[in-house]
Amino acid sequence: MTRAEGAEMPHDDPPGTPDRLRRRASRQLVRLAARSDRLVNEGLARVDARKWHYAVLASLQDLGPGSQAALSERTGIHRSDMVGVLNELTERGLVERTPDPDDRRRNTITISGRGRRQLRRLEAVLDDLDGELFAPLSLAEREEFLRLLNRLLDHHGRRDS
Amino acid sequence: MTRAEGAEMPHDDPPGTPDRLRRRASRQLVRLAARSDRLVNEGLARVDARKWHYAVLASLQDLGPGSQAALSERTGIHRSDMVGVLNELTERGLVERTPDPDDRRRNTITISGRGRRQLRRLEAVLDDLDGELFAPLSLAEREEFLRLLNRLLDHHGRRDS
DNA sequence: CTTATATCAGCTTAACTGAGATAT
DNA sequence: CATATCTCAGTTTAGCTGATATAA
Repeated sequence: MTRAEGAEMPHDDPPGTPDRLRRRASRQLVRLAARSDRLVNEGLARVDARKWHYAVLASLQDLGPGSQAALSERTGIHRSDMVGVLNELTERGLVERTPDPDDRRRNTITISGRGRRQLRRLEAVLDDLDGELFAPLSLAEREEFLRLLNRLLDHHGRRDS
Repeated sequence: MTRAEGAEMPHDDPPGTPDRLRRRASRQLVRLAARSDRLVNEGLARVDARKWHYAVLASLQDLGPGSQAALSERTGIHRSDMVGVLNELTERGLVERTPDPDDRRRNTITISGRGRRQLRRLEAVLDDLDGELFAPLSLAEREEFLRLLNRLLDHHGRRDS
């Protein structure tokens, strides 16, 4: 009676999906993340930005200027991808890349006035997008969800395992 | 004093990261999902399997045989990727692909005895991996987290928006 | 000589689009 | 002729590895 008899069932995802799949947190996590990612990427594309732009600008605004390696650490963007991100940001006049006189291997990255303005804009866009993504949850539930996410990230976070 | 003075600060992620980034649920969601994905992919690779194998085998076991299009619906695997997944599964003798006599466009996919055995094995592996991923959470918290995930997926799930 | 930084070229993988052959 | 199924070829993107030039 509870068993599937071999019938077909018209389901597209939630209701008819094998319950095991719905109960695999790792699976559902990845699926939701894919949705989230698409939503955010599309939303940011509409204001000519990308996820990484936000991370870099926020890091510069809140923690001050830094080398590319430092920014890489702060934001989690891979060092070899940082180049491209900063190219995009400098093209748009949102940051400045100047050679560090104290250590001539380094560039010092500084946020510009336009960068600050763009950051505020991105903040607003992301607030909207997060609002859309988490629409079905109460404020308390959103906080709880975020709390759990950060507990998990902190546990696994620090460099590898 | 609270302001960053332009100093460097040795942080690698959590403690020194801009708080805005830590409070972006969409961002943290995607970050955790990346960890999860890597963990699961590596774990499954050790038993010569992939995420999709599990989804297809579970779907066949719980809902019975079906066409490739039906499996695509059930599991969320894109129709054009299903071919490759089923190739891998048939190579390993875990499923059988036989032409459907009632509709000769279709193949009927059936799980084999080996497939059932492999599914049990994958279930165990995934239990371990989920255990590792959610180690810092209590059982109640894991349930809560899963509940929230599924609420969100159900809201966004049904075909697009 | 070893290490750190910025840069570049290329790999892998998930998730998709588009097009075709065949059958309904 | 229109539609559904399976298959294949190719795109995009994130997140890497590895290598090089330069400087410390």
